[in-house]
Amino acid sequence: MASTTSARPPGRPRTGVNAVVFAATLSTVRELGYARATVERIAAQAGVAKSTVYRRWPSKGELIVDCLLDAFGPVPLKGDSRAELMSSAIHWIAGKIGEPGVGDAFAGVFSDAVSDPALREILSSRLQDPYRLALQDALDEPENRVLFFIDVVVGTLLHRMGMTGEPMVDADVAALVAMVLPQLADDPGTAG
Amino acid sequence: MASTTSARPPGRPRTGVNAVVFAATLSTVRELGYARATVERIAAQAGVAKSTVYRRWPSKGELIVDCLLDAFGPVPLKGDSRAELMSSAIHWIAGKIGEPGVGDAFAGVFSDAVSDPALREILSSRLQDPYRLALQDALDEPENRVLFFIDVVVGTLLHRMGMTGEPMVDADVAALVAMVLPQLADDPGTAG
DNA sequence: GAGGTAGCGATACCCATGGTATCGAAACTA
DNA sequence: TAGTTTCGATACCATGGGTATCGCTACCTC
Repeated sequence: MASTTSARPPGRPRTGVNAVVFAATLSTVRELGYARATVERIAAQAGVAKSTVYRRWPSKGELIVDCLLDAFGPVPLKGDSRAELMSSAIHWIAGKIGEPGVGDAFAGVFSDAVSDPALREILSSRLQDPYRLALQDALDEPENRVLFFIDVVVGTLLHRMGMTGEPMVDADVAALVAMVLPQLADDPGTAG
Repeated sequence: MASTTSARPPGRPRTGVNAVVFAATLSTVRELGYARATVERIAAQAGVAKSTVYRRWPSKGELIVDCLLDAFGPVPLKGDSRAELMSSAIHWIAGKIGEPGVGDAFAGVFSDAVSDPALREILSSRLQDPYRLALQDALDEPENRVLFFIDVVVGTLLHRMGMTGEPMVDADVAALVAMVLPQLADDPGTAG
């Protein structure tokens, strides 16, 4: 039994262009901004037909979400204490949002989601929830608390990006960390 | 000489429909969301022609910015200490963003501004700067520090609004205040 | 009251963009 | 070879921001 050969569906198999499309998405967003990064331009940049993009992603929003998931990858949860975990997570997401195209794309979908409940649901369940669950587990904090932290950290980073067009500088990221860390309940042994 | 009667420009004077348009803008955004609140619909809701709207505001973005300025009004800077000032300011903006239509409209323009540098400039100079200057003065904090606070507070509130479609609840606003306040340098006499 | 100016409503229009539909060709399985 | 599905190309539709035009109206000045 060669692995799951027989599981392959009939018909012409898809070519492996997802990675190319993701790269084209980020580079197009970086060059032209979110709104001018049309699906047609992204497809052209990827050397692919517009219809191919729409066959794989039902909307521009879902394309961007998948692209962001690919760009982010899993949270690197390193550190011995909860403070170190939180600190490394904040630096990680700040770095990701600072990568060329990523911040613009993130702010862009987020914006679209404001007036598109379906997209909001996708953004929340596909992008936010996995990280939320990982953080809940790693930090041992309740859901509403982790949601609050995500609002603060991601909201702050996106607001800076949206207002200035530039990612937040290291000094301000450090200030963000310094502000958030004390909000974690003291580690066992530190409190009375 | 009755005041500046002669300063009135020639031609038919504008009718006082600004307030009506602002109200129509918020109610339309509240009912349909930002994207579906088209200029044509807003004009119709206000009982005004689309051309009248575009004669007064050069773009949808500027209409929304003016509408928000009208809805926000000046920051009520009350409180004897800087902590009280900051706390009241946070509660104030949280309340405003929670008003029907206001949060959606805010998140909406903000989104548009991401890929529209001209709108970003308007948003920054017309909406953010006045409040930033007032806060710098009232809190006696440097510009970059106040900008950081604005990123944190407004970013957090908008992120919650954008992700859930609902304004932040009081308990979380209180948590936001509790997180930000310690970031103000201690008042004179409190520190060593 | 006549003439100039500018706001107003209505309407037609242009353009960009998200998204759909169609078609012939290609790639793969059975 | 028959069947299935992808691919590229293209035409197409609907929506919405923004512009332009036109006849009308309100106001000021002479």
